[in-house]
Amino acid sequence: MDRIPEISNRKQEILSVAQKLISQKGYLAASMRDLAEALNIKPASLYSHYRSKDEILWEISIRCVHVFHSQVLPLVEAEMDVVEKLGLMLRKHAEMIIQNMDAAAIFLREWKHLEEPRRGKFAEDTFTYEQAFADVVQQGIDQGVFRAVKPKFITASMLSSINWIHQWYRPEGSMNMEQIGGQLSQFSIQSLLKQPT
Amino acid sequence: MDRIPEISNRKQEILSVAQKLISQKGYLAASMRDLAEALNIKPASLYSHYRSKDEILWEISIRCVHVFHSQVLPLVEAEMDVVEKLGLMLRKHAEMIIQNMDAAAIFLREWKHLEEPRRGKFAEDTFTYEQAFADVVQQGIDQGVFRAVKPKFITASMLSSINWIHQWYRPEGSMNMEQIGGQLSQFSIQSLLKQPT
DNA sequence: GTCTATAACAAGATAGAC
DNA sequence: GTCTATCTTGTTATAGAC
Repeated sequence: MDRIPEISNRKQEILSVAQKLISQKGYLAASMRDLAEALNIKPASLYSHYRSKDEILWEISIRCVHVFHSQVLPLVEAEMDVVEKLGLMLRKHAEMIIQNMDAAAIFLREWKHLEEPRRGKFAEDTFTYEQAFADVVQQGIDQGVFRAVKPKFITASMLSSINWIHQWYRPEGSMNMEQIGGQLSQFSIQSLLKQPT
Repeated sequence: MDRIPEISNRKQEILSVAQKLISQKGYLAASMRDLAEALNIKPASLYSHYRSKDEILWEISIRCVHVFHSQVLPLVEAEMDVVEKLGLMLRKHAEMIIQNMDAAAIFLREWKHLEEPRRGKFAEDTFTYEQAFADVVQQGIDQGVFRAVKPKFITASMLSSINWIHQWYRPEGSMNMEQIGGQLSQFSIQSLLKQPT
């Protein structure tokens, strides 16, 4: 994952507004004109800060990757029961989505509009992230507490069922963050366990 | 679900080519010019067959809905063990995705680019489809074989983990259709069962 | 750093000849 | 039913004044 260099407040503000816009309308439908208007400047002024629309998406993308990686990946090395650890990681992942809906939209969906070679670079980060979960699943299999599954396959499946949150979650809904994260992670763990509880 | 009226071979051919194009490039990126070129005609000629790009997406969408509904919904009424029934429906859903990747892309993703009121109409069909699965989950809860979960919530979660197939599946992969459908449906059923096997 | 002006192009769609 | 030609609009991006 790339280090994220410091940038001016103005550039930060542009990225912040752009992130919201892209997550709401989708990258292709969110135009530079839309972005300029939301910032109360003319479209041409944007190019004093960023070379292209793709560069803006890229700057946003690496920040969204960082949000998820920094919160979840450190847990892999934690010394704790493997079942608890995987549950914690899955809950954390779910909570990150709920608490950062705009970032989640980029992290899970809009990054696919990046042009090469940036798209490929991002895909590597996604791979790293999923691999972290798969590693813990593998630990559980090795310890004999998880069934003998294909870690990568089952991991992606678990994450998909959680990622789907960002397609429907609204703060005013009947379930709160803890309930959603708890249920979905429990649902996944349950299907992995050799000796169900 | 709408009945699908018979149309000319030419219109069928246009829809077929458009479906492939839209599933590959995405609706917004697939232009009428692209479509015309793939059909070896001029863009203007398309408008002798369909009034707009939205109408083409709509005609494709209702056909893709029909593919899934016709194969899966009849199973709801089948007289069989509820665990077997849900497993069969989930496997069937997975197999439909694998066997109809282009249709799945429309059914799961591209329909969101429909303009109102067609988009709303499609959303109703999606609701009906998911409700069918939720009804079977509810049957299982009533019979005491499934844990007490929120049927709609858990159903959408299960389907999401299966729908994710269409984001990664390639025919040349190491798992065949039966293995994928079997594993994913078993994974879901396992987490629902009160008495795991 | 923001502006005006505009280039260069691609999009969906229509008019009317054949 | 397909064509040529064109309209209208929207897109990313640049040049150069201030």
